[in-house]
Amino acid sequence: MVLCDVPRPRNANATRQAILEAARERFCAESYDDVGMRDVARDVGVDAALISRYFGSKEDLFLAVLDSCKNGRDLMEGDRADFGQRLATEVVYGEAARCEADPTGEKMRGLLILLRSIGSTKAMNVVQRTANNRFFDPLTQWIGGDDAAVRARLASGLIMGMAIGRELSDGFSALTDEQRGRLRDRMAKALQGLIDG
Amino acid sequence: MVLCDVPRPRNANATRQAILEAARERFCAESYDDVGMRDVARDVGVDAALISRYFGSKEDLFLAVLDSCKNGRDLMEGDRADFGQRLATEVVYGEAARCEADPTGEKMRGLLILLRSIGSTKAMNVVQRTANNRFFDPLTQWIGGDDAAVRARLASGLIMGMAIGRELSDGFSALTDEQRGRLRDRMAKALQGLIDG
DNA sequence: GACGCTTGTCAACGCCTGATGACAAGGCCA
DNA sequence: TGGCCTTGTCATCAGGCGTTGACAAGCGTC
Repeated sequence: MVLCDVPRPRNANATRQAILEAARERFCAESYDDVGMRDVARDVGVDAALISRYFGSKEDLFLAVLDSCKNGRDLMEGDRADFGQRLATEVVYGEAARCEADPTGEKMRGLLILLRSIGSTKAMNVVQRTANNRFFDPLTQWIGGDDAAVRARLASGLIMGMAIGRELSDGFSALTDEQRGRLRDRMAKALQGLIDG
Repeated sequence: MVLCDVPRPRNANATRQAILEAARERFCAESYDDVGMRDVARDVGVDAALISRYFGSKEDLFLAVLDSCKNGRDLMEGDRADFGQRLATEVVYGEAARCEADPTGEKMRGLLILLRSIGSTKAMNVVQRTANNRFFDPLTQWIGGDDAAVRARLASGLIMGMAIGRELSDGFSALTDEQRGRLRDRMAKALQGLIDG
């Protein structure tokens, strides 16, 4: 997002990292198809051809971004007893809640990228191959107890679905503040119930 | 999907309808961006230029498809006491369950299209403008009772999220039959709880 | 049977995308 | 200072996209 007018110092590692971060932001905010190599390059202040050289193809770049996210693991950091409340707040209030629970919004990035990739067949092929290892399995393990796999699916399903609901309806703008509050509370309770068994 | 070798009889209304149906199938199965006008045209056995003439732009075609679906209304047909079970079966078992609850899979089409459209910015613009009227409001009204709007969001969120979970993990293939059964039951119970208040 | 409107086809346009290979410029070492 | 590897740029390619306007074929009507 930030263009530097001073020439970038020649440092392959640093620019590679900068490309990776810019791509991660893009893939969080837009769908796989909507993200162009030229867009990412412009964000970094670099030529698009460099990305191809460093990462190979666009799919490879996408995979590298997925690897650079902690994905599911982000969600499990923090107090277990707060899980429902934390996630529900993040999902229902989104950007607005960043300042308290998740200042950088980093925790949700892996999830957001998964969401955005639903659209594109190419991205889905990449994601499907690794969704279990990357996301469901660690969550299942973290949840533990009876039927952990099933509860993990339900919890992540609820999270993803509500995130989509927010997207579809422009941040639940049709709801009043009070309704949004109750939405958060109900969702938190449901999530916490799934975590606790 | 079906190509006719006999020449299509000259009938504007019929071909228009055929285009609409082919497009609906495509938009259900693939993302907005992945669906090409030439693909739809090929399905119908017609030239792509004809679609432009009949529907204007691709966005207009997409909107026409959305209008041709009953969207949220599909979900509410049938016994209210079975809602949870019906939807959970459809979402968890997908195609496999078509024969009993929803032979043609028609009920889920509107929802599927919403899911697929998440990816594309253009499709989202179309969807966002009408998601409330088209989907959340009727569901809210049908649910009724205290906090209907909030419960409607939670229910649709759970449905959409689990549908995505199925996509991401290739039909819950990592779960055993038994686990899938429990997943269905838990989801059904949660949904029914939201419907009943 | 020729006209004219409707229905459908065809070739092409302009645009954008990801990717490639030749080239320029920085920075290290002898 | 001159050579040389690394880092980055530039022009360009092939391919796909949605869309357009000119043309062909069907079909009812005078």
